[in-house]
Amino acid sequence: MSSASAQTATPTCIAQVALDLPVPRLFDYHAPELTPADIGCRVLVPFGRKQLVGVVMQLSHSSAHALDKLKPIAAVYRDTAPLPAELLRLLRFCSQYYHHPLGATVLAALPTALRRVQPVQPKSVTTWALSEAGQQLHEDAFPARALAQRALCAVLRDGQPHSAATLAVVGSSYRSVLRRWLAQGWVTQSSQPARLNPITTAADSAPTLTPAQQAAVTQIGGQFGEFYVCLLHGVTGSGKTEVYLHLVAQALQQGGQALLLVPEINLTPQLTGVFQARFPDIEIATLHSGMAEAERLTHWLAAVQGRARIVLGTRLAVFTPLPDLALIIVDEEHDSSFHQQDGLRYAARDVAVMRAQQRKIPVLLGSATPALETWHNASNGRYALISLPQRAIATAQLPTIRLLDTRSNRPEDGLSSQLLSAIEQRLALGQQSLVFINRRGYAPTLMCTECGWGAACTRCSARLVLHLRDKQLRCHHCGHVERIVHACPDCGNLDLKPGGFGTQRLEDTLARRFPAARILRVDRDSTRNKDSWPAMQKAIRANQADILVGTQLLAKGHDFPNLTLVGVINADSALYSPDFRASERLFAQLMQVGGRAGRASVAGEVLIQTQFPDHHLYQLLQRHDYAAFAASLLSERAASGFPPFIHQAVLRAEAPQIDTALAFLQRAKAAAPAADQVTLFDPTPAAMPRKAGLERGLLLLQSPSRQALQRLLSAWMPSLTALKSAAVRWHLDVDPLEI
DNA sequence: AGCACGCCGACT
DNA sequence: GTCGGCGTGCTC
Repeated sequence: MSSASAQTATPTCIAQVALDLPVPRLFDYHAPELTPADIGCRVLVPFGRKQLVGVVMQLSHSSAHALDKLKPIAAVYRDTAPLPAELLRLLRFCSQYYHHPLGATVLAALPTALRRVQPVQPKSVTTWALSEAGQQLHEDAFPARALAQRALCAVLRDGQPHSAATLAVVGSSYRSVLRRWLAQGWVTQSSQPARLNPITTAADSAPTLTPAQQAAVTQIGGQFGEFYVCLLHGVTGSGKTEVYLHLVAQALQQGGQALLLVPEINLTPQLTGVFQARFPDIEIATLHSGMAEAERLTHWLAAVQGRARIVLGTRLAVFTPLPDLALIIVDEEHDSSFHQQDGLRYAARDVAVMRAQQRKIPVLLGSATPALETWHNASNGRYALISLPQRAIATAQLPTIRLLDTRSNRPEDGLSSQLLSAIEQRLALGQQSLVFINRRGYAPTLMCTECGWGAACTRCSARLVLHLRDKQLRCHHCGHVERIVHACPDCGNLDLKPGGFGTQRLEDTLARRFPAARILRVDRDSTRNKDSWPAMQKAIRANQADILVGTQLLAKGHDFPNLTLVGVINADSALYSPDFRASERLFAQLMQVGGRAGRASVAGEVLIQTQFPDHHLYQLLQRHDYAAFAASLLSERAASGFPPFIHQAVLRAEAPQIDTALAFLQRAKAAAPAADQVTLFDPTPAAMPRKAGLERGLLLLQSPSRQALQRLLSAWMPSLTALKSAAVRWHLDVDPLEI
């Protein structure tokens, strides 16, 4: 009787909870104790036979389920503030746009520590200060022999809280003294959030801006409080970072927080150092997937609580709740690392723009080689465009680019005579050279000279890469490793030869050619160890290397003042790629790696080995003419109906047999609702048809209208979920980077 | 995602 | 006659 009357007396309160499950709906729970202020709270709920952490998305008085079937929530977490409505709105949008379940989207935006039933504790520092009683003490009041007590008293007398780090100078016995003083009520102990990033360099004052930089700062700075997307197109070395620093300073002055997104984990420490030196009193939160759980939580909380005024991180940082967010900057906005390739497949740059629009703040996209989509948006006036056409240091010139025709001058062991003599010159001058090749390992393949057999991965449609150092053949796609074979398995021939060049082989060639030179190889293999890449960067800056051999790792964002020569090997392969974005990426990559040469007062030189020196890509690269290259790509794309003139989505499916995957895609296509503006192509095998033992197919959808495409996808998803597909794993990729 | 329920082959 | 295969469906 009491329960029946209670139900009519108090309006039922039902929480709609987001859970990390692959189902596109929320789950209802009784939650009488919750109020609208609790929306965005983490809760613990019973689910099946276990308990899960979820997020309250909405409160309601009714449910589509029978009320007596609903369970009550088990607990409400009050250790953090609820996620703000604004962030929940952004996550709802992402879930809809990328067609990823809402619960999985929301939970993925939380640091892992907060997805645990028992949350990990954030890092804190314990400090001690003299209590009121303690203030009365004087070191001379202690016996002359009580050295530790006298010293401790002297340190603490300033009345400030001190951490173990500063008290330890007293000697190892400070702990026992503190314990006694604590018991006597002379000191108080408290726990403070740890400082996020140490100040490693001396405070740095803002340099005078060039007129172009000043114009950029003035124009963007006038847009605070408005939604405004601006592409900052600046050649390498043009001082984009300085523009960021000035705008961040303005955001801070106005009481705002600034969010700075960078493509790679490797770039965060360096940039954090730059920002910390400029803003020594400001706490900077850094966020990336390489951080330990507790550390990441500490930084996230500092950002959420508004204690950290600057947040610097990789793509995942775009989802950090920031109460005073006033400015977003996406550095190297064209970089493909901003695209998440599993789970919620989002593009952080696009989410950043969406977030800026929701919050009505400016977002700045910076690049020397913008993504064609961005360039298109800037050309047609949707985004503002600001250019920094010159290098910031007046004496620094853009590097000279020379194209070395490998047809007339055949390279020996991968390196042409011109490149070798250019390296020799730098060695004589005590300057550094960089040989850039986008292939790690010794050689990309091991081949039979007799029958043409090549070592291939059994699980992928890919060649095995020869790693001579480790006496292994490795698949760079699935991680499969095998021993080097010494006879051809097809014809028994014992004469197997490496084909092509990788970083290790060039390193060997260079070592033979320049025995006295200090050669440093920088690739994923040589930097596998956690601290080795920072150590190598230090060594390079300290001039402890003469020749660098490396992959993309070396191309991104690093400034090596003594580096004056860049040699590029094997760039051509991108020219015959079936991927329509390959040439866009190649141009960006070459601009970027070329930008490493001659940044200080010494002019730099870039030598590119190619079979096609007349190709318009190289010709425009030689003139540093991104705008002309982008214009030519855009007209090609417009003529052939490719992005950004059309919007795409790809349904990808994988199964042990390609036929299973293709049959699934065929059924998926048949289940698609009719839509006049959307084209569905026939299912095809993927560019790499086999990977890690699974065969992959895809179904491409295109539409001139983003809206029409989205409408179709939304209508289509439920029927896709309904297709029973035992052996098939599938997912949808909206705005795919590769097809 | 997990987990249970459910209907068909090789085993104590 | 059962143990267990994974297809199907549900979890508030």
